Amino acid sequence: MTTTSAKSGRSRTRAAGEGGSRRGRGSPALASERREHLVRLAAELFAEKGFQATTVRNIADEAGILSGSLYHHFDSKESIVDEILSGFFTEIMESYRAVIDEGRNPRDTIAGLVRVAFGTLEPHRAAITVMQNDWNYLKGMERFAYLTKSEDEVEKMWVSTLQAGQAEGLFRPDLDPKLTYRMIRDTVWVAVRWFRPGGQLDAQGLAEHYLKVMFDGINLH
Amino acid sequence: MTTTSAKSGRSRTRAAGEGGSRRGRGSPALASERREHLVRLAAELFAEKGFQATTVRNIADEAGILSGSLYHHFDSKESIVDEILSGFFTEIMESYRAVIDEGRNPRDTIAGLVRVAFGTLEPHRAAITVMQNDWNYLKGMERFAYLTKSEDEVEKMWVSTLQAGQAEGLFRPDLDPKLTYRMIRDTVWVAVRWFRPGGQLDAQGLAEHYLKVMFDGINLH
DNA sequence: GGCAATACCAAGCGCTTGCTACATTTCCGG
DNA sequence: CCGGAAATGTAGCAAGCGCTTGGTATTGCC
Repeated sequence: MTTTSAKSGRSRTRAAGEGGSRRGRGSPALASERREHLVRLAAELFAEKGFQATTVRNIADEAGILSGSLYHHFDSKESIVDEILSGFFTEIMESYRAVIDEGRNPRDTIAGLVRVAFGTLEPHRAAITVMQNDWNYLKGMERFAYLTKSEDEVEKMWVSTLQAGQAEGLFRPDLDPKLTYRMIRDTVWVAVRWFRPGGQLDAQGLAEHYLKVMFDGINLH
Repeated sequence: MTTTSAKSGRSRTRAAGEGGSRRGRGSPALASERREHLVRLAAELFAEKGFQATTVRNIADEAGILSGSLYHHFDSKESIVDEILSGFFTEIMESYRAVIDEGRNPRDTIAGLVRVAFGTLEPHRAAITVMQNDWNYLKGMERFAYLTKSEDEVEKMWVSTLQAGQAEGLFRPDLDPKLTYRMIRDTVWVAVRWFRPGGQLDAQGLAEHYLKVMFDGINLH
């Protein structure tokens, strides 16, 4: 019964070339390539149906293997989503720091951060979706403590930049920096829900649209 | 085993007065009161852990009954979340229409819609959280087709108002109305993640802060 | 006091879940 | 062409899932 469904879903991805045939131990770099492929498959499913609603059998089916075989590559289902999220966080933290380290004026820095964030929308669509939808569930586990930790660090970057901008007379003084940061952050990430790479507007176009509204509002001055 | 855990979690809420003792058929208004109480309990759990991660045993535990007893009040777990969401949507659609029907200028109408949305944040916190986190999962079921339907209607209200504002020269003409609507909508709803009723800023204060940024931007003019 | 309705318990069914233990196949370096 | 690591298959376990069935208190009404 289970075997039937597994076999029917088989070789969906295997068929698509990719140098697909099995190999032994040789070429250790390529061995982890298979692993990364599985992570990407899982990420898509997690994003589509949610982490908890996605079963290891779903993932295995998509990869054209049986669920048990997944555990040759991963310790657990959690370790898969861990790899997805930690990868994303590592990259975006680095990009954020690079923008900060340019040491430009607060307005340009904020614009840079916004562009970076929108820039991750396409390459990390699945990871961001998982982060958005399953944050509450994941943040409760010690394993994912780094989520809250990283978020705190990011918040400090934004808030201090916003405050510097207020001090320099660039931004309105009657805004709560923390509140403003949250508004910006949420607006950027939440776009992942309706953003589709092939649409009329690409991620950078979206960023520019948002920067206009954020800096000057929707009013005609 | 299951019995043990169920009993240990018992009477958590029952103890808190509420005229708790069982009653026969009399007072039909109060009978549905019990039901509504269960719905609220479930809503809190759904919001906290997600719809799928919340088990019927969780809900029953919180109510101080056994999981099977829930099915005296509800057809299924789905029908519970249905009641939560349909209630919320009915109310907000009504409020939205009331604002539109006031027939004020686009700027005031947009402001009114924003205030309505923020106003639901407190009374419908759980429902909005569920809508945000489990939208993808729920929208796929025919039972919840009204979610997408209502969203379409809401989008039309906002977009047409934004377009009218552009036509009257109130809003900047170089904005995509649909995109702008989505930004506003998401920014409002996503606030439910960090908004806590007891905080320094209440929902209306939040609305005013957001209106400032949205209309005039964060730049100092 | 009996009746019907309500609200619940007790028990468990059929199925799915994440994961495991062991066997088998594939493939490359020597 | 063979030894061995890597990758997958086979089979299934224990736990948990949503939900059902049948029985039992408790209550208001006639």
